[in-house]
Amino acid sequence: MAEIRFQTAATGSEPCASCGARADSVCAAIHKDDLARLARIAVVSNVGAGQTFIHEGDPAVDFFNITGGTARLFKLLPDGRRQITGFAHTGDFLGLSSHGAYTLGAEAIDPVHLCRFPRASLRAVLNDFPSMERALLQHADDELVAAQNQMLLLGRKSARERLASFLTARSMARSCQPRMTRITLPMTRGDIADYLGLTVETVSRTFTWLKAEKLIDLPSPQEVVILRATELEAMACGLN
Amino acid sequence: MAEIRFQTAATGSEPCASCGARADSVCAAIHKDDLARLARIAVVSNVGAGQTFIHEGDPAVDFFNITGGTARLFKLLPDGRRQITGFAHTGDFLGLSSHGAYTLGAEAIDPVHLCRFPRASLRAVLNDFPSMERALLQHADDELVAAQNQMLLLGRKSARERLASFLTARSMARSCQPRMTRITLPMTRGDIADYLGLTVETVSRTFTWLKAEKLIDLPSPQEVVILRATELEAMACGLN
DNA sequence: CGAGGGTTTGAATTAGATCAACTCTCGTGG
DNA sequence: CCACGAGAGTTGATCTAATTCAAACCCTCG
Repeated sequence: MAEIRFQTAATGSEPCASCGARADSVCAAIHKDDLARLARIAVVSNVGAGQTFIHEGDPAVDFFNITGGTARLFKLLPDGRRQITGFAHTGDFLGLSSHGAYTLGAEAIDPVHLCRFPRASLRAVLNDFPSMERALLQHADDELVAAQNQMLLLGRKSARERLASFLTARSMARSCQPRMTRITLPMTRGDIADYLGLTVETVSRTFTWLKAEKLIDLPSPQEVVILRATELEAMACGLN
Repeated sequence: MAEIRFQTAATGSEPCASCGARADSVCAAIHKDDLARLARIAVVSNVGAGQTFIHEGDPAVDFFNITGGTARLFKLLPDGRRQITGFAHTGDFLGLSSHGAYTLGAEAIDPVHLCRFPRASLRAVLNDFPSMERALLQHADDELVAAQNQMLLLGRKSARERLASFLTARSMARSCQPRMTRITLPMTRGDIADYLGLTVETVSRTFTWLKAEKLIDLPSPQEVVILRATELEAMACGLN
């Protein structure tokens, strides 16, 4: 297991105030003037591509706020079968767990930047700033909605519908309106398969099928150009 | 569409204080002396078996707290395919939704008792009682963990493993330790199928298979006796 | 240039779906 | 009291979407 470099946020002058990810994250709920309070407990870390930084089942000591990069969140069965429950991006908050142990593993797909908050310390901050607790509830709620959509996908959609759903969701820009027509996939086919409840082969075949149908183009395996967004979206919810 | 009977909780003397479901629900976060405040905004309703009381996509006007009975929560695809995302029991809190519209439908399986809270009013209560907001966060968090387990089930488990998981989960008593050896299933095979991402036929076949293997007994279709909890649990997580 | 991921493609296999009876229970009404 | 019908459940035969097994095919990088 390799090293993870980190430093206390306090070493910077105004780490939270100058954090590029603040607007996207639950930290936005805290007023500028109070950010020092948050910065005091934050520990900035960098995680190299491929590194696991949360181990499912380990005692949950920290909360994490992703400030850059992409991580895969997953659960494993004893025999190694893997289900990716989601991909975490800038602004995502990890480490909510029911009873003291992490319920998910997390690995960096590309180099990930994150803030750690010791649970107890963050608890104290939340007591002082109910607005942040509210932001957390909102965040948990959004994740819950996403999870429910994913259950519908996993339980009831065909392979084509799953991939169409995935690409459509990816094409919706994270926080602004314009729908992306060209998207980049930082994760591998294997990750997509484990996210959509399929095999690598089926994902690959379905990609080539979508391409053959001229719904998408694939300049490279990681680059997808959506040629017919409307049809793709229709397919995502089972129409046709 | 049939009638749903309701009455303001305020008509009773101390509706929230005397509520049998309080200990199991987020309302437990509010101190006895402050319950009147909560009771003032609560509306008690009864929903007959089979009634839909939340329509997916409708504007989200109320929060709901289940005080008795069982409801199915589900999402639909345009062509009618259904995914049940969970079953709601006494103490469950419904109506969290991201952007003003219900993201799930809800139907009573047996007669359901519930409390409605207008969103705006509850928002005000939450401002006064941060402990309740915390309870809500905890509740959302628990649901999230359950949803992640269900994603693992739907994406990666076989039919046998799914049913074993379902029965094992059901055998864990809702709030106390003792594992039930005899469980009652208020929902139909169709509901179980739509919850586990299978068809009615497969669910039925798998039940008879589990019975043939002497892991369970089926005195009646709704009554399940777990004969070998350990093996069933092992099967639930893919061992053997 | 060769090795090792990641990806694609092909052929064979299978778990679960689909289609089709048939059974069981229970409630209604003659 | 029994015939009837409807909904739920079970069982069997067949079919198929996706998996599994097996080869290539790319790249990138040392």
